[in-house]
Amino acid sequence: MAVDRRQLIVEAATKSFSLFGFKATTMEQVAKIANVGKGTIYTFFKTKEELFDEITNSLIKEMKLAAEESIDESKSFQDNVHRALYRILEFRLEHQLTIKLFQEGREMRTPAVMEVIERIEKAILNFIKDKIKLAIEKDEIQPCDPELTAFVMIKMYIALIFDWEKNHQPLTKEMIAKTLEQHIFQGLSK
Amino acid sequence: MAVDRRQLIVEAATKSFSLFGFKATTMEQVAKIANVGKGTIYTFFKTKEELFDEITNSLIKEMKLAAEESIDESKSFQDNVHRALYRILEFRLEHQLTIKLFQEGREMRTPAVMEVIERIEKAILNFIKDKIKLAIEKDEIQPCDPELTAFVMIKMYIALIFDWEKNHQPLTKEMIAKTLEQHIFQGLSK
DNA sequence: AAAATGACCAAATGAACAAAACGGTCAATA
DNA sequence: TATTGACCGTTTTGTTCATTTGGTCATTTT
Repeated sequence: MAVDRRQLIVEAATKSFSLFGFKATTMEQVAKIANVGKGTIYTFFKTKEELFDEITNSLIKEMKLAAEESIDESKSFQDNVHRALYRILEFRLEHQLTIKLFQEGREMRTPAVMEVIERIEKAILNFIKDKIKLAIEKDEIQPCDPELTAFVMIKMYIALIFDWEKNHQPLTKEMIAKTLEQHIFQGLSK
Repeated sequence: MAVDRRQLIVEAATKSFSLFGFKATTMEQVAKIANVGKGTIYTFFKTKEELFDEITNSLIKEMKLAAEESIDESKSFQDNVHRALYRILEFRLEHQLTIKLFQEGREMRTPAVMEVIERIEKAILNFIKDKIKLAIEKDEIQPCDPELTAFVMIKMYIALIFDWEKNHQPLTKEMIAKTLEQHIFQGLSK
């Protein structure tokens, strides 16, 4: 079987985006890494953005999968939310692509990158929102606006993991769980 | 009595910083508005930063005063925290100087401005932290790490007021209070 | 004598221009 | 038919240089 050129291109682009970010990745660079002509890329993807979208959509799917896998039906809602959010943010730190993307978003505000970050954050929000809806249905927590509660939880998580350590000692996983428990769950659980 | 040149300079600089921000304010501009020679400014302030610091320190003092005034000893801790934080963020939206400063910080990341923003945020944190310490002493809330709890409260407040409305209808003052109540206080109060 | 000033300086800034690099196309090629 | 890289118009980058800036200090004003 002949090499799958499309696959080669996607892999090359992933490498380059991970290493240099969106803006600093050139289509010529991608073509060279993939060992194809630049024109070939454009037989599969209309624009650089479209190639980028395909890759970041895979990333989001992967992230959702990781989050879903961290859920353990036999455990409590609180435990699961903590595990899922921790897993998602861990994922962000484990993958070169997310690290580079968030860095580029922070430092250069590249529009295409900002859009992707928004999509990632929406995906996380919807994931948690669904878990909250389910927990309300199952009467595990008090009724609340799932969107708003998911929003608050995520903001708190990001604050505890990323913002807190700008001026303090990083919090351990256990301390984050305890803080979340103390500040949110005790106010929600029956 | 002769005019107080120092006062004139401070007033002129405040106007200019409020209107144009730190970077776009020139010392010549300030001198012209204050009707003094440029050299005169340097008899009172060693550098542009020092002039800036004097003005932003007053701003922070004013902010603290506004927050302190919003406290009503006869009301509950929860009510007071809500009132204080709301007042502080309201203050930010009422004062041209804070608006301009936070905008310049976001858009240009001027180092001197970033420092001031950090000082402002530290001041808010310490204010809330003290109120939490007091509430713990008075046995109004469960024991907790005052620094961490203040941090969480502020992050949540800023998220609810500034971040939420990027993608949703703004929350009313009452809805913010309710969300804070539901997500934080019910977990802390005895 | 003390306070105030603006001409002056080195350093920083940004306008203007040229050169390079870019995303994307398409006629030639395999 | 699938693939390619030379090519095109546009954007980005590097460079130059005149202007502006924060800050000083000899001179002037009070």
